[in-house]
Amino acid sequence: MASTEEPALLWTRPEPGTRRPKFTRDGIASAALAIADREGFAAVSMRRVAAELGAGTMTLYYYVRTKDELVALMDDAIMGEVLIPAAEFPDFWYDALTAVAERTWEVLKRHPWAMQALRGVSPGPNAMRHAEQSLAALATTGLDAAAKVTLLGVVDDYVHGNAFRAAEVHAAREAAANEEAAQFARSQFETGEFPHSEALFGGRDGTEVLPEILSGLSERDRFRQGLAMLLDGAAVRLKLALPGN
Amino acid sequence: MASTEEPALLWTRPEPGTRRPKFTRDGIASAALAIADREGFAAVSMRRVAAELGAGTMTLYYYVRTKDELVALMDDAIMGEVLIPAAEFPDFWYDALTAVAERTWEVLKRHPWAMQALRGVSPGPNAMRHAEQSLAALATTGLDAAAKVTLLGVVDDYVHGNAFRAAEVHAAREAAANEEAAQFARSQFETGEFPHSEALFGGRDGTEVLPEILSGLSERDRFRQGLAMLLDGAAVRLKLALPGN
DNA sequence: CGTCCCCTTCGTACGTTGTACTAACAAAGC
DNA sequence: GCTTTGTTAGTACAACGTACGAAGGGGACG
Repeated sequence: MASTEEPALLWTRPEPGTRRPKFTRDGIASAALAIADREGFAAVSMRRVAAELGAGTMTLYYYVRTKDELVALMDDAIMGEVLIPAAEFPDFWYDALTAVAERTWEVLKRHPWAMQALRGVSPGPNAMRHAEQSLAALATTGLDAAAKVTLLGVVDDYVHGNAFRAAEVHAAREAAANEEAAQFARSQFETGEFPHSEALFGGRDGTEVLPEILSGLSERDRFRQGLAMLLDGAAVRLKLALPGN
Repeated sequence: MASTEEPALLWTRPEPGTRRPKFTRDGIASAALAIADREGFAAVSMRRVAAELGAGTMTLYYYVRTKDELVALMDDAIMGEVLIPAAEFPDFWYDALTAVAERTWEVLKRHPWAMQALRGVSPGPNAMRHAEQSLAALATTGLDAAAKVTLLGVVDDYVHGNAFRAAEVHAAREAAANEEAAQFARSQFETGEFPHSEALFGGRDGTEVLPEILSGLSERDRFRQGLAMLLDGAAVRLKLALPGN
């Protein structure tokens, strides 16, 4: 009946090619990636990507069903960057988990737009490999399945949240009409509703005060600190060994 | 020179109204909110919101400069939901921070689209009140400014990350052609590249296996567990008292 | 009450987006 | 050579955000 229908899922649908096509999914993905890195995710349109490749717009639809699939391709390319070479993979769970988390963080940092692109795409091969590496990190802990999934989820939450908020702050900082934002903040402070904020900022703009307060602690250091807190707490609750002993 | 120019920032620009207009920013925001809750954030277009209000599309532009400002209005309405009534605000830092985090989590759960809408909007009055409450939670800890900001940042990262990933999973689950996704996963497992994943899932689809593995632990419970891990670890590193003693 | 001003409303139109449909091209098999 | 069909791409349409400017109508004043 419906047995001759093509699969709806990108990953199960083979890349076309009995007669060598001019392009490949990889090529299309990296063209899109280049545009996103250079001009932001919003600049990635089917027309723009096609133009980058010197192709007609509709040509892309031969390799990909919808734009969402193009985005899925981009995401999986990014997940590829996250993978850790087997040789560098640490043995001890704490180090392995930290390595995976830091690598993920670095990639999300390098492609800030990935956070919005990652929304709701079905996991591709590289995403699966990443999940596999995460599980591998916990292989020797003796945790049961539920604990493993929970722990990995918590760490992933933190990593993604950090990258997400950092991208947000970054976007806000460059979009902000800072003078007016500062003025607004001051006017709000005058209502007396914000004693703690006022004490912290002293009536000056957050985007200039925050870096001062956190001086000496890079974004990366703060990420690491939070991750360490999280893993410490997790180790206690799950009765896992910490590197210290 | 430029002294008569209107402020560019939404919050410093008073809502129009020498002669009572037909609508208000609040009314517009809640119409938009209703649409987003009912039909998803993508359904919120200027035309759609105007239609919901029985107004012409361009009428909205009298109350708001761009669609981004409409979104900012929606976000601030949501931040309003996050605020904790003064009477319910706990004294002890651990309880206060937990209360703020859980309330934030609940709201983000109630409006999953908020995670994508929150992208890069400048903080409004309610966002400032939320920040004030967060700082108030740490008022009695004796931490210095840098430690406070770091701790709040880490907690916010985790809360947002959890909500973000939950929304992502939720979106993926209902968008997924599950049968095909499962088949793809199986075919990947057959490469032998995924021993740990295979052991965990046993060749079945993740969306059906994961709930089983985590049975007995609701999403909320897992969120709480992760938050507790984080706060435990933070307390140790920052030498803060924990509720247990 | 009439009149005029300007606050408020909104119709039209433009450029951009994703993509359905369909025609044109070109390489492989006979 | 022709035919088949895999591959490329032009045209067209609906939906989007929003600039522009004309229309409507409520308030103050005569």
